[in-house]
Amino acid sequence: MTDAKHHDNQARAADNLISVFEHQILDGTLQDGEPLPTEREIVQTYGVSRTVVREAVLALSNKGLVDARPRFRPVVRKPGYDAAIQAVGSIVMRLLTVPGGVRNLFDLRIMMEVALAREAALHADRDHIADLKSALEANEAAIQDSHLFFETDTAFHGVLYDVPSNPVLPSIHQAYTDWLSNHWKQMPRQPDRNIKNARAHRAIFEAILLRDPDAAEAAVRAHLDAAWTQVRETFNDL
Amino acid sequence: MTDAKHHDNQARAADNLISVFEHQILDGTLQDGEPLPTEREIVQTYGVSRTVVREAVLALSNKGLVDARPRFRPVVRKPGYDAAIQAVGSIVMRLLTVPGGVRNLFDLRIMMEVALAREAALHADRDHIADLKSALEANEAAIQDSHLFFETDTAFHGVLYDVPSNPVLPSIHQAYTDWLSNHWKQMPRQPDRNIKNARAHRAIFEAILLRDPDAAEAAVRAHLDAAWTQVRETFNDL
DNA sequence: TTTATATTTTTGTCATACCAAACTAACAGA
DNA sequence: TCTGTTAGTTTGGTATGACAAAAATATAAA
Repeated sequence: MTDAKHHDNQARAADNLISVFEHQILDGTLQDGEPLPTEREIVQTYGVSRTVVREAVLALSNKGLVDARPRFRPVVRKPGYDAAIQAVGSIVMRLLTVPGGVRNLFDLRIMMEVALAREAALHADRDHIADLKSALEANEAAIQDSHLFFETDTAFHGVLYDVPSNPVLPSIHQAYTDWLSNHWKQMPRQPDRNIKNARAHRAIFEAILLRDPDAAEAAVRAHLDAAWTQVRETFNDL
Repeated sequence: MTDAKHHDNQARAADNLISVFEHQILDGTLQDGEPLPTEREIVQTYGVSRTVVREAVLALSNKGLVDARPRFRPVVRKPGYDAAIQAVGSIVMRLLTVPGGVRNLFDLRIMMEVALAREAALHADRDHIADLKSALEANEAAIQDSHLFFETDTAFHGVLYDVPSNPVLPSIHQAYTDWLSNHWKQMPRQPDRNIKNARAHRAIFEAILLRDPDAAEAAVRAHLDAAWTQVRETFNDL
């Protein structure tokens, strides 16, 4: 899915260097956490100019394969779900700026959490249900404290992302939570909403307890539809 | 969710230039399809070196904000779902290389298509059902032609991604289709599987016709579980 | 008007240089 | 011996200038 497929690009010197390091990282020649050679070393090893080296390193950084802080040696970062989702983050952020972007992405979240709730209702084991229960109780105990409520709220939802034991899902939830906490300070603070949300969480939990996927779906939909009005108020200008 | 949050980076000159163009693209100062100024123009306008300009342009390209073919002027590409998903593509590709990555992502696809099938069973309108019907018939008519079958197969699934009229979904399907077609030549070619798959498609279609989400879900799961064996045979080394 | 050719821009790459930040090693004191 | 300081070295970020090759443009020819 690289650009090279869509345009009839001819390979640049930088592209070769990029793929060299890409392979070295993937096949373990360059271990995770290890720094890349210095730019001048690479220049000598591969017989290219520093310009090309710099371009390649930057590309690797943008691809999320290395962690490049200014003035520091780039550090190899093995592809992992967290790293990948994080690299995706800035792109998704931009989607929020297109007309209706927030709504579309929120709908995607609804679709996902509905599926997760159904899944949980059908297949959650004792441990998951115990986690869900404690997360719910922590959330209910935090209704007075807006900040704590926010944290326990996302934690409750996070349990749902853990049920299918697919490591991609927690990463997605983490990314969403990160984004939400960035904008949380702008969101209206209303304790009565906390009460409503906590009730919604309990409804979801009980539907899962009863192993009733349809009820779980309905509860999640009701909960997130209500949450949407909060989100819309915050992003009404989009 | 930029790296700047995780490390105590201090801004580089290039970063400033990047954000300048980022803003200009987002607020429409630089229109979609319009080429960026020439490098030397940017040098004069912003008083930076060409090194910095190149670095910034490359970063914008990696972010998917401009379409940069070698030796051509970079062209502004408004953030759209297609561009975003495409930019995400290389990252997702890497996830396929981690142990179990293929399985985890395929599970994600199952979760998504199950949700889409349920959605279609509940809310597909006449047009969608007509599209689905013609896609199904085209698929059934192509059982003998492996290549055509592949195309009509993905087209049938694509209709499901169109039902919720959320523009993110078709982009996701497009990205998946692109990836799949890249590896399609390696996949075993078995006409009897075409028959099975066509039957599975019909089962999905009929469940949607009957507005039976549970049956639709079951049909999709059966279909994709079978498809998984095909995928696994192709990527057994992962 | 269209086509072919010549001219000018522009990009990709290289080489070199400088500064400031990061790194390293020598050193002094506890 | 260990620790903290300091001076010297290395390295990344940026600037500048140069050149070949490809692209864009202008010009000439049909």
